[in-house]
Amino acid sequence: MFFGEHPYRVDEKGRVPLPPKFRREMKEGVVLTKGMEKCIAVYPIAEWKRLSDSLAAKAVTPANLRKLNRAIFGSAFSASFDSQGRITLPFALREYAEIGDTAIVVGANASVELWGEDEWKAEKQSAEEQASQIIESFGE
Amino acid sequence: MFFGEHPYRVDEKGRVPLPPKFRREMKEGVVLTKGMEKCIAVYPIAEWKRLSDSLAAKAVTPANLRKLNRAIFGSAFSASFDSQGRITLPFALREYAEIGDTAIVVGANASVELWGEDEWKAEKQSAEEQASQIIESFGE
DNA sequence: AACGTTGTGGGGAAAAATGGGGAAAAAGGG
DNA sequence: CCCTTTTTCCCCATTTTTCCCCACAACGTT
Repeated sequence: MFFGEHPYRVDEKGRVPLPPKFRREMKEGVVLTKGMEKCIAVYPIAEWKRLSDSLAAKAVTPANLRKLNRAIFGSAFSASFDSQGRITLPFALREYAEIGDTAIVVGANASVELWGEDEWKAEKQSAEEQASQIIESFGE
Repeated sequence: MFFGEHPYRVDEKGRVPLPPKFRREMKEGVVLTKGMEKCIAVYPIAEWKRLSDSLAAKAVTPANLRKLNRAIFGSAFSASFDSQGRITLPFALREYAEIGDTAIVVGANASVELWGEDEWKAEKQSAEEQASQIIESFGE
């Protein structure tokens, strides 16, 4: 379970620390991939396997499956922690998510997301608006 | 089950004690998050899991669920007690609830709320007014 | 009055954030 | 194929923050 919103500096070499509590659930390494929104998605390998398996199971034709595999694995990178608890972000992903010298590490239950400062501000607001709508409709 | 209204000092390091009776129901730690009103909500982890699961079940689309997870888990923090029975409040939450050097710990059945002094005064008054209106309307 | 429990404050040790240096590996050009 | 240049990775050092523990004061109880 990943919680909270943690700002970190990205150094010149593209390294970002993750919160110590996160590291403990990611000892066997992580997989980085493009998030659905404009962010980097970080999965513990166990979770990643679960995810990619369930996707593969849904492919109906072999050609379909190959395409899917390319899309999923093509933009995925494995990463591990250095002795300071940092991971290095591949340049392609960093560019995609528009992460400058500050990254916001956001816990999202089973996975973690990395956001650029500005993008996160916008996303946060819209997420909260939507959440309160759902919560208020809860009584129905 | 949490009852009562307990004022406590917040020290320079942002630590707040909870009443001993509350601690006993929160031994496995708590989750802090923004309350619906201007306060911090405190849940025992078991209660938190119940809540977040039931919310996730409400999401209709995957995109919807991702946003919801961001809103719910992104603004949540886990915390545990030090040997004096205190928890440390994350700065972001403390700022949101406008809690200065005094926090009012309020029992709210399955969860606990932390209020700033001024905000609580206002909330309490309006709650009591509404309550008496509701009670009086019972007789009709 | 003495004791136990709880609120409050602070000091010190350990962990974490950040930045940089240098060796090994990879890439590129002759 | 070898040499040079660049990149990547690992390790070290410093500063800051966090967390844990200790001490004391206030209070209620026996």
